[in-house]
Amino acid sequence: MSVMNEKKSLSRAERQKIQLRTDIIETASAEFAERGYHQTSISDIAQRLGIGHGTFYRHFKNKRDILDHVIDDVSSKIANTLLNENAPGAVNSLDDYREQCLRISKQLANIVRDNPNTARLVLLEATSIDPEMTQRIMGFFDWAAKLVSAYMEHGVKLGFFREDLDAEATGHVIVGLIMTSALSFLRSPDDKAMQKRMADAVLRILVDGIGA
Amino acid sequence: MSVMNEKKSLSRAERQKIQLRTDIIETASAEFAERGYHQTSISDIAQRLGIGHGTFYRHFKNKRDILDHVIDDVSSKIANTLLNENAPGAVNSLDDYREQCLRISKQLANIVRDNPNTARLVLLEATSIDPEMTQRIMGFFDWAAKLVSAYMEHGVKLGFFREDLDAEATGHVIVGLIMTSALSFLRSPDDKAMQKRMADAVLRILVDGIGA
Amino acid sequence: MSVMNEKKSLSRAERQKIQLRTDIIETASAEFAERGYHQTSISDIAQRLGIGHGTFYRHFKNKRDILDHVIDDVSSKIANTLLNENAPGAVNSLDDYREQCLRISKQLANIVRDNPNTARLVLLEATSIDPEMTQRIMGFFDWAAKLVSAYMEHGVKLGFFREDLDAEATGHVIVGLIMTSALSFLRSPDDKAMQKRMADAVLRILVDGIGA
Amino acid sequence: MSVMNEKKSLSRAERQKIQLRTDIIETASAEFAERGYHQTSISDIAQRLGIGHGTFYRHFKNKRDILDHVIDDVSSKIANTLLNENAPGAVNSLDDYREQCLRISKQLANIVRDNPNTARLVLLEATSIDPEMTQRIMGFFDWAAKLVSAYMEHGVKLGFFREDLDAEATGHVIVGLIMTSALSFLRSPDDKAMQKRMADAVLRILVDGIGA
DNA sequence: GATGAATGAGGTTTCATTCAT
DNA sequence: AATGAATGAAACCTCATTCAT
Repeated sequence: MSVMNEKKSLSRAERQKIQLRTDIIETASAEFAERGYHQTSISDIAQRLGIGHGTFYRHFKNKRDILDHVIDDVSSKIANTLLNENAPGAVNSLDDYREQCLRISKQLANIVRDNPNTARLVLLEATSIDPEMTQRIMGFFDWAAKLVSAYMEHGVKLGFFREDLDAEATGHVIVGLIMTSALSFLRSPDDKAMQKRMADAVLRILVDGIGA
Repeated sequence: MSVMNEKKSLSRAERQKIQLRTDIIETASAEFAERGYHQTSISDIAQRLGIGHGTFYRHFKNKRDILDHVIDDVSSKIANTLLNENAPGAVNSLDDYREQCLRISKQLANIVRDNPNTARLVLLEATSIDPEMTQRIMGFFDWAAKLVSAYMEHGVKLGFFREDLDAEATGHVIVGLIMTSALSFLRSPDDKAMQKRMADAVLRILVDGIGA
Repeated sequence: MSVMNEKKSLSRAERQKIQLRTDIIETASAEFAERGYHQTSISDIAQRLGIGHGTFYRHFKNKRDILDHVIDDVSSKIANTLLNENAPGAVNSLDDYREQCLRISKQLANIVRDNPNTARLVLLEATSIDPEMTQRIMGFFDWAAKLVSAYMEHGVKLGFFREDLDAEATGHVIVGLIMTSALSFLRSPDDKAMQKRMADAVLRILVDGIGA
Repeated sequence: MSVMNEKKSLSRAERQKIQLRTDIIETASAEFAERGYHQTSISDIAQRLGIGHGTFYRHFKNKRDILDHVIDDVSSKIANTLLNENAPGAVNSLDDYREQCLRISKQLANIVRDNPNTARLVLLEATSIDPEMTQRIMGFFDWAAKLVSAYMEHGVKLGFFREDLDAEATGHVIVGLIMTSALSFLRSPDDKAMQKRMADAVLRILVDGIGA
């Protein structure tokens, strides 16, 4: 059997197993987001999926375990977006930067729009499970801040950002702004106008500040 | 006993009762923040206070009830700070505004520093209890955003903010920045240097943006 | 102080104490009947009376204790009625007997009408408290049955009851009929017509049976 | 496996489940009757059965729920007896009626003898649980009274009951007599002689009254 | 003597997890 | 491999009773 086939020719059973695993993660994510982690029982998830609740334990160690996987999922999704869309070398002017910001923010907006549950889970639920999870979420924010910092530094070096810009701190601030936008979206997912105004306000603040 | 004294001279029993009530709120707040709302049992709170757990129920209807009171407490504290420190008429230039921002942010920083538990509770725990509480927290943020918006509009009128500033959206963004700062503080409460850098970064962004 | 005065000249305090005791019994009786013994808390009784619930324990040993007193009250009331109204020697014919039955049943009906709560308490609640109380209620019924039996025997001796009448068993049956009537009253206290029909039906059965 | 067998051949698991359910009802019934509903905890029932108390909740929604099922059980048992044994058309004389009374009372006596717990539960406990349950018990008595009334009317029509018999009221009275007998049995289940005397006394009263 | 604050035993119920089928 | 019956830890909450004021 060729290497190429190895991935394709999973047995039907194996494919089903992987599919179920994915289904469980998605359903769990939805339930956790809708009802809250503590208010969701394993039975709730199983019932929604139409499987026996014992089956859950064939795929995940315990209730806490699945949360890790749910967070894994969304983390890598966001991380990929940021990494793919950010080509530091490609940005050579404030305008380029603005372009890139717009592009990234649209991507992130899409992720949030397509996965409101996971966004809600990360921003509203996950920080209350236990210290480890809180740490993880914070760590992810830190990672994102670091990434942003690198771009800040690049921009400072190239001279289209203020020379005295505190790249690290500003990175954190920008991540905070992104989360604020996401939160705002979650509050009124259908108010497109407000979403655009928020995005614009953030961008204008970043580029021009609020001063006259 | 004079009429004037009547209010001061609560009976010893009454004073003790009020004191215990306050103690319970504080202890509950601490436990909720440290271990999380769901991980904290009424017995935990009672034990830490050295009282019987039945005593708790003489002062609060149930577990959920005390959360409301804890949130009440911190809400009014923050609201008072914002209302007292903000004298819209007094701000007549960008410099005045910067001054006021510094003053308010210091006040808020103090609140967060003095009540890290409640801050942690509001920012990390409260949004996962139930929809009502989430709504309440969000509503509080909205209220703060409205307040900030009013100042933005004032500044626009007086001409020291950009004429095309979207006051409402910007209000939300600024509240988001404040929360980001608070969250940052909670992550490393002892890193004064970082706290100052964050505050500066926020202020600089607001005043100047990040552009060169 | 004369013997006569001893009863009259209780101190004000003593009179108040006795009054409160009576009030507690009455209120407890009402609450027990309305909400049920187990569903009624000492606080409920105290609150309804407008006294502190600690005060209760100055007058009664515990919750169970008051039930005994409530039952005492109603027992002696009923017992007195039966004893006073029944003058065995006075009944010398079936018609006399019918008269007496009517008289007694009216008296009992009055008691039940005036104390529906205690009736409800005895018939519906008291037998579920504990074996002792059940025993007591049953014992009271037995006592009443004995009393009735004596009259039966008297009537048999005088020849206006069947010679082969089983006085003891019939006594029990008649007490059962009385309780049935009382229960019927409790179900629809305002349906006077039905009450009369029940009383008539009982009387006719006793005197004539149901046969043609 | 044939289609016919499908209904009979419940899986072993299903049969066990139904068996346990029945066992729980019986044990609960016994405990409620022996110790009283309020004095019985779910743990008591579970312990007596040798199961974990959580298991109880897999079969019944809550403590109140099982009471309903227990009452369901006994209600339908009694109802069936009355309905099966009563063939209105078959009774055409007072003697026939006396025969039928004897037959029915024996059947009921058997039920009470075989299920003293449920009898005790219905007569002594159930009326103190809550208004709904009291209503239910009373409603059942009403239903039985209606049934008896129908027979009374039949007898009046055929002329072997008094023409002026108040069928409805008498129906209630007779149900009361039945309950009185049952109660008497519960007091001394082993005194067969007394039970016979009670039954005879009731029958004689019904047929002949007590007069000479 | 009256009060009501404090207490904790005791009860109900939920649900994550295990394991026999 | 899937199931769901069984389990009991653990939480919430009530309330009879005590006792200091």
